[in-house]
Amino acid sequence: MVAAEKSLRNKSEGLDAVDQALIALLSENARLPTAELARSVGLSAPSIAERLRRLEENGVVKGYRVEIDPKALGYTLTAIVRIRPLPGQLHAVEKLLVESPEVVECDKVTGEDCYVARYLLRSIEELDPILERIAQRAQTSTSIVKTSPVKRRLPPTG
Amino acid sequence: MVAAEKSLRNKSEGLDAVDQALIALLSENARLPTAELARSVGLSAPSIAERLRRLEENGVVKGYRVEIDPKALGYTLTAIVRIRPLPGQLHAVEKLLVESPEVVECDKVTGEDCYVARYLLRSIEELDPILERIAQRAQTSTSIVKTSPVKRRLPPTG
DNA sequence: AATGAAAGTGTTTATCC
DNA sequence: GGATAAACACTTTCATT
Repeated sequence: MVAAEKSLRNKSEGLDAVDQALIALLSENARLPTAELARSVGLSAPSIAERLRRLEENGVVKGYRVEIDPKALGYTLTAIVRIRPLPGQLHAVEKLLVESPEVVECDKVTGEDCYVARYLLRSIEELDPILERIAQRAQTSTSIVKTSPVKRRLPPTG
Repeated sequence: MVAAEKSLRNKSEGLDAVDQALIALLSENARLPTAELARSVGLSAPSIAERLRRLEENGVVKGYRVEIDPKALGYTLTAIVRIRPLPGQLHAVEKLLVESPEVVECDKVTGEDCYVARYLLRSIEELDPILERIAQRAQTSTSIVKTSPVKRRLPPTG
């Protein structure tokens, strides 16, 4: 069975209660030992190791990431910039976004604004030079993040 | 020394090369054993354990998360919705967003659009009922994500 | 799919530099 | 901050159900 079919099977059947519990636990702390996960859900360590292996193989689990606090690195400001490239500038704009390390996320979307980019900045003074640079190739519309009522969270696993 | 001062000290001094390497490794695979991290950077396991403990205590490392592929759970579509609450509806709108499990991220921003929310959907048919619900309390502007030229990545740690 | 047991690793703590 | 060593804990493999 190829990966696509396995993934499809998961979509229709969904995850069982144990897999959902494992994902919930790993979403809190992805470094929890398999042995501790096993105790939490009442199964043996080898069976949990095998379940994790399958979740990874299926593509449900894409990996395990460290979460860094941007503030602790001096990035005190987040900006969401909508970007509408000028005629003929689409590829140059995308290249600029991809190559800017302060862009931590960028989606290409439908509608008049072609890109939505999330910037991390150390101060408000950094914003203007960044926008000036883009202005050569695109129109922009910038919003500063004041708070985040919903921080990155998982979609329902059920 | 309180946490805020420690964090401040980090901001000015930055992270040393070993801490940067550890973060880079854990960003690829947050479940790597301390012993393997130690071998990668050429230090002993206890010294790496101590460094991780300090990075966590400083607030640089906020935690370790499992990354789930929404597609594998049937969420085939991502929408970015900008939301401008009607007069007097701000709190009700925010409550609606926070309590909607399909909203996986939401920022409150400056400008005319008060909120920017990221929705995961199983199909395009799910979009209209969601927007109809919000329409009672806010004006919305919706973009469908076609591709993501920059997937979530860390800011520069240097 | 899951288990228990055993062998191989990894983690933690204490002590020293 | 970092190293080593010993005690303890975890992971992996395999035979079994």
